[in-house]
Amino acid sequence: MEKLVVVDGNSIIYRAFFALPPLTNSAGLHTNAVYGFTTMLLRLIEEEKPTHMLVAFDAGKATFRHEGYAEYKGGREKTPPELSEQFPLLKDLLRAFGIPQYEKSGYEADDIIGTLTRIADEKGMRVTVVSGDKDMLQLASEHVTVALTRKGISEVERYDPAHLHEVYGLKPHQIIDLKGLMGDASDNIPGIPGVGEKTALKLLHEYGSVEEVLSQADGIKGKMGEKIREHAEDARMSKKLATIFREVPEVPEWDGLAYGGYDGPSLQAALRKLEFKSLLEKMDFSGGADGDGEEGAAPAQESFDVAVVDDAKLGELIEALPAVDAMHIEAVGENPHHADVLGVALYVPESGRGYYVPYDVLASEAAAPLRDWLADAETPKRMYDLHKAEVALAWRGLPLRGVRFDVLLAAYLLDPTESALALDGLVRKYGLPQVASDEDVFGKGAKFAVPELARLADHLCRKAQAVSLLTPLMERDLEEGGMHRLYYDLEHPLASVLSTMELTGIRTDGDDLRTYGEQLAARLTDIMQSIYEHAGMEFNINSPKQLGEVLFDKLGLPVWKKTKTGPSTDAEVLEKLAPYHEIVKEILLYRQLAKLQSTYVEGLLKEINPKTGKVHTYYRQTIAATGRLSSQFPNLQNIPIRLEEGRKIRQVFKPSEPGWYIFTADYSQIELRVLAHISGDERLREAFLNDMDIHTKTAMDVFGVSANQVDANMRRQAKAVNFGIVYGISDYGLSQNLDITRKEAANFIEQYFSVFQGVRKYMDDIVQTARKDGFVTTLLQRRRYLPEISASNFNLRSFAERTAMNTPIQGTAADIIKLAMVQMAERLKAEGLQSRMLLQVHDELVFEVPPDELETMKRIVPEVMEGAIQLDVPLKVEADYGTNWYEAK
DNA sequence: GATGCACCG
DNA sequence: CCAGGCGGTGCATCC
Repeated sequence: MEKLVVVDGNSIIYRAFFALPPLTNSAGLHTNAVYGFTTMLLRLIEEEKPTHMLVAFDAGKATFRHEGYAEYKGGREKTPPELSEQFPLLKDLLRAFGIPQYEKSGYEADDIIGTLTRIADEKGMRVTVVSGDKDMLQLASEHVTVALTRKGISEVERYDPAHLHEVYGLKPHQIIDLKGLMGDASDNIPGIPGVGEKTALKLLHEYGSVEEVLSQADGIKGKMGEKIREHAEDARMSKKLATIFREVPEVPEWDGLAYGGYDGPSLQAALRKLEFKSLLEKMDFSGGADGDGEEGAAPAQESFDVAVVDDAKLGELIEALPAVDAMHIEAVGENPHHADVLGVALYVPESGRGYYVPYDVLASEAAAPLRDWLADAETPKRMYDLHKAEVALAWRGLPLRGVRFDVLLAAYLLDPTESALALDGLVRKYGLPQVASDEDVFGKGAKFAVPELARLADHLCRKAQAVSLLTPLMERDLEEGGMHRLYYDLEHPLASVLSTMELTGIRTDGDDLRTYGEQLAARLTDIMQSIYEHAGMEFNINSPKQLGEVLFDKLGLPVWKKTKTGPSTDAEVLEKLAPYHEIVKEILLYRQLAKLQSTYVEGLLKEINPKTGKVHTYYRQTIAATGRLSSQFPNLQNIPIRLEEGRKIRQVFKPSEPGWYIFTADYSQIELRVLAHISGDERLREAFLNDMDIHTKTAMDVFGVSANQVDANMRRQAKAVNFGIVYGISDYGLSQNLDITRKEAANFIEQYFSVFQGVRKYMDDIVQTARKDGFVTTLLQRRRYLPEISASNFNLRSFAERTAMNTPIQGTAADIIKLAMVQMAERLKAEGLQSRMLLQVHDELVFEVPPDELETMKRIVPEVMEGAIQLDVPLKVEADYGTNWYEAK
């Protein structure tokens, strides 16, 4: 099927210019925007595989819009010369790409694109519009997808009408109504003052269009109604200005836009001229780009010599083992404890050959040397996702040792926010020969199926090859980022520590759980009955929608806040509504118990392994953006503790050996101690050096009172301020948390900062650093990129600023406990202890301990945890033990 | 598959 | 003028 990709040239080059750091060639010409444009084009060609292409530009100064409104785009800054000089470079580059370009005096790129998409709609042809400008969304249709740049220019979000509706609740034609109401500062479109995106969307969801809003304006109360009536004319005109003109005469004919891919040598020459060396290196000009238009222009897969290993070929493989450089173990299924191991692919760079060993062959008697090789700590191996493979193989009695590099773990450290850590994306990023996506090979969801052997073998061997090619590049990048030690000394060894913990598992008493579940069930039935009586009807209490109808329509309770789908019924709202009606308290209790029943009783029961009588969680090491672990199947990092009712769940977690104990040790105030260290704040440091109660100390300093004058309420407020500080404080956030006014919250914060001046300086500095470098780091050089730190959108920018403040704190705390875990595992082994490390809950470690080791563990666990790293303030660990997790408080 | 809600640090 | 706490997972509902 034919497909046109049309790029809004001006919009994209602007985006690229501001998204990328300045970059000049040896002649002093700026090239950053062209560079960004180039990477975007390469990606587009590869992903969209267009048969037709066009880049449209604005032309001339006066467009027809100025005839109606002289100030159109009036307030806009002049194009900086560093950008203007790049337009001719871009146009040359497009010629090298062989991509048609078009501009027409008196019209903007929008109008050209609008006209082309109208024609495509009429003729039923597919178009993707690429732009950074939300206005373009009005063009979305059955045939037209609008791809908007997101997060710089490297990624796009594709909008068809359905997605548009999901995001904004609007039809494409309503986008101009949206602009009509909210205006657009960058185009000097006024809109209605005081109406931003949120209000505009609310109005449109209610009235549908600018005209309808205006005609009903008399019915809109308050300041809002006043503004709308006052600025009716502005709104009408703004809507008109935002409307893309779709009748540009003489746009190019469809056939003239045919695109058969670029010509390798011409493009190579152009990139060399621009001095885009890194891009040239990454690109593979040998295979693809043949210009036949069939494959698109992306580098094609090279042919690859793959041997499916059977009994007859095992000998050859075993002989080749010393030359194996990288491998891939395919374990399918989300939960590694239940994953199916399909087989092992091995790659030998010398011969360029791949070997695929199906699991049955691997498990056969003749494959013993291969299994020994896998288990040999002295034969170095490289792979993707060591942690998962190690767990999946262990359940089959197959040890895996000697893995020296894990491409997945490295990719996570290089960019922990990157969600696409799969191999297909990594090879693309590094410009290496392509690997198909797992989704393409296996399908997904209900359609998941293992392909025929030859296809499977080819795919998995290509993965092994990719690991081999990626390893040196990623090692170099880790080195450049100062993360070499973080990888080799911490994260890599941790993977195996985690595997051991998970395979050990924690004994979970199913009978206890079932008994508790029966009690819950009885109470839930009673409460449900009572709720129905109060409501005067039966309904599904679990449905926020139905619950909302009962509370707000039937019983007439006031709406406190709204979600995007209706009035909110969350616990915070219900607390406020409690005085109005008895039913509210019952709903809160119902929610609490229903949660315990579904997630903790039923959910946990499903996860108990019948063979071991334990639950075996899986810690994910490559998910959290801050460097924390997360836990799945089941999540053992969110077992209830705050309310007594739920805390009882902890009684079902027991030692797996009779007479043993559950032993817990947690860091006290680790995040604030970390903050004291990295900010160097004198008073905070002093507080910890004297081992004071930090919230009381904060209350003393903020309220200016002595220790015995601090009451419970003052301490509670100080505690909230401390939390706020760690999270990247805002007066709004604190006011919500403490249920006080924003002003009062702002006063608290000011008071706090005037006392803890070092903290204030840290907060200011870290945001500056993020803006300058584009990322922040933890104590161990873990890195998180914050591209939105310079966004013009307040929300995005503020979020990035809070993240800049929080990530070094949360991330350093994560570094520290990870260090402690690796050291703890070594220590247990070195001392020949039987005690086992079972769980990690962010600032807490859980062990099972035989009675005769209890005293030893009381000594060494705090010793190891407190000594994991040396900070300017002491680390403090509190330990406890009991016959189950509940008792080890 | 998205959303709202609830659980944890 | 507007919008907003940091990091996660799991369940039930609804489309």
